[in-house]
Parts: sequence; C-alpha cells; structure tokens
Amino acid sequence: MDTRTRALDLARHYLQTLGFNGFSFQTVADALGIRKASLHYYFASKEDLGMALIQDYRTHYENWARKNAALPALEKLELLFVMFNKIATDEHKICPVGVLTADFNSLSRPLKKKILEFHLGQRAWLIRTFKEGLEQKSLRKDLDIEATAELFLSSIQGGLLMARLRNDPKVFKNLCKNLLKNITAP
Amino acid sequence: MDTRTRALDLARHYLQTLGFNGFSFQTVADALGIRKASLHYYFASKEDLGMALIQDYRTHYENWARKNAALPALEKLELLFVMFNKIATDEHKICPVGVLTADFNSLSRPLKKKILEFHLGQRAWLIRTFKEGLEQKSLRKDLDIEATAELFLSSIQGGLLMARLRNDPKVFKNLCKNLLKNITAP
DNA sequence: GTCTATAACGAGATAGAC
DNA sequence: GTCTATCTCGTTATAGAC
Repeated sequence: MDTRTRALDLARHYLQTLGFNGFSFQTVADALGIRKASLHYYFASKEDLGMALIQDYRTHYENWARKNAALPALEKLELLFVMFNKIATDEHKICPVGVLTADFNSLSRPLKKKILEFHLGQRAWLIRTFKEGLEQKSLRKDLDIEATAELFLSSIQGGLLMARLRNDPKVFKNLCKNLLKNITAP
Repeated sequence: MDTRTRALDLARHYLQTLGFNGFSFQTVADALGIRKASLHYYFASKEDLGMALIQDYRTHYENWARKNAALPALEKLELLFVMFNKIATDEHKICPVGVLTADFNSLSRPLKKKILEFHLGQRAWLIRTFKEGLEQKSLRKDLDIEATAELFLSSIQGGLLMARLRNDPKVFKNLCKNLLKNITAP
C-alpha cells in the first residue's frame, strides 16, 4: 500500500477517535514512521487532509452502495447497520461526517460543502432504498419516507456517540434492531 | 452577574459552537474583557473548566426538570423538545454532552465519568416520564419504554448535528414532531 | 481579583539539502 | 519522497507585582 493511502487510513482512524482538532500531522507521521514535514508532500495543509479524508470516505461508501445495489431493500438496510455497527465496535469510533459536524465551525467553506454533500447523498440513498422497499412490499405501506430518512440519519449519528459514552456495544445494536422493526411490513 | 458565572456562560457558548478543543482560555478571556491569566483564578486548568461546564449544564437541566415536574408527561416531553430546539436555532449549537462525547478520548477520566452520569440521568428522566405517560394514558400502551428512551436520546443528539449541517431549523423541529407522533396514544 | 511577564510546549507550515 | 532545520503562532500554565 502506498504511503498516501496508509497516511489517509491512519488519519481517518484518528479523526474517528480523537476528532479533527484532536490529532495533528505529528500524530499521523509518528504512526506512519516518517517526519511530519514529509506528510506535507502529500497534503499541503490540514485543510487538504480534511478534504482528502471526506473524499476517501465518500468513495468507500459509494463502492459499498454499488456492491449491494442489486440486493433487496431490506437487506441493504440491514447491511447499512452492519457497516455502522462495525464503526461503533471498533474502538468506539464515530462517523467521520458526525465528527466533522461537531467541529464544523472551525472548518473552511469548501470542506463544509463537501461534508454536506456526503450527508445529502446518504439521505438520497436512504430515500431511494425506502421506495424500493415499498415496491417490494417489505416495508410498512404507510411509511413516511422523508421523516424516516431523517430519523435514521440522526439516530445513527447520535447512536454512535451514545455507544461510545456508554461503552456498550449492545446500545447501538439494539437501536438498529428497533429502527428496522418499526419500518418492516407486519 | 459575577465574573465566574459570566465566564462559564461564555465558555458554554464556545463549547457548543466550537467544541472543547476548539476554544481556549484566550477565547473566553477576550470575550470577557480580562486577561487569560486571570481566568486561572477561577479555573485552575481547562480540565477544571470542563468539569464546571458539565456541572453547570446539569444544574440548569435539573432546575428545568424540577420546574416542570408537576406537568402531564406529554407536556413535559414537548417542553424537552422546545428546550433542545432552542439550542438548535441558537447559532446551530449542539448539546454540551454531545460535543464532549465527540471529544471524549481527549478528556480525563473524572470528566468522562461526569458526562456519563449526566447522560444516564437524562435517560432515567425519560424512562420515568414515559411511565407517567402510560399511567396517564397519553402514550401508546404498547410502547417499549427502554427502546424509546434510547431512540429519543440518540436522535436528539444526531438531530442537533444534522440541523447544524443542513443549516435548516425545520430539520430538528420535524424530527421532534415525528418522534412525538409515534409515541402518542391513537 | 486582575495584572504583566514568561516558561514550556505543540501546532501548522516552509526552505532547501539529499 | 523524505529528511533536517527553522519560523511563527497559539496553547496551557505559573510566578509574582499591584
């Protein structure tokens, strides 16, 4: 794996555990085994690193979505929760988008825009998937699609925070289970 | 208002807008009109300031709860959402507990403990209030109390983040409306 | 209580050698 | 690509005068 990719993976790790203002070029450079000045060869500024992090996360997510595109809607939603549950159980990480939203006001305008775009993309994915679920009759036919998308997005972000705070993997898992139960067809 | 109280109010403002690692003694001292060294007279360390902030927020919350203790359960829940909605619409603030959970791993053990205690207290309040609502027959009688408490807590935290990200006051308000709709008796 | 002054450190960032 | 060296700035924190 090339140095830039390794740096990005490490930076994402620190982003999800310490927050954007909680790690430095030094932190990443030490873990990588190079000098912090060398990191500037790949990322001109921390701002740049932030942009690369959100772009990288977006690419990961879009690959995931593409890979599972052909599955039934309900399975896709289950797999979405599996994905976030992996984050929750991996050293109490939280979602990169959630972290960056907590640090939102210390970020540049282009970075803010990029984070919002990711969020809206995920929201659109949820709405599409709910519509598919309705066509496939796996979801309650009186489902309020927009409201449910907002509920899913907010409780995933908040649920990851809560799992960290409570130091209990069941917290997030139970939350997901109940979210799914409330939307599936009787 | 004495200097310590004013300092605490300003610090809470910066905590909720910039995160715990996003503001400094300098930030607060400038807004307060004194030198940052003088702030150390009130708070020995930033750690201390963090403890005071969470204690202060807890006192505010407990006073609020006491004031409304005699109201019907459903009204109390509505007022809870009003309180958080004020946070969301005031410069896109988020909950102090949520902020500190995002920065959790850079905090000391006593501070972590204090944050968890606040969260568990709020969770207990929700559970008590749901039970009251069931006795008063204002809530759906098949309500899963524990699961609903988790859902409320997580979607409030996540909803505040989402309202900031989307820069839209309606996001949080609609979320609250739907949370309430789903638990009220038909 | 508030001040000046300063210590000690870590951050982001750049210049230029290899 | 990676290094050493350095700059500048902001951070927490302390000592001691007023």
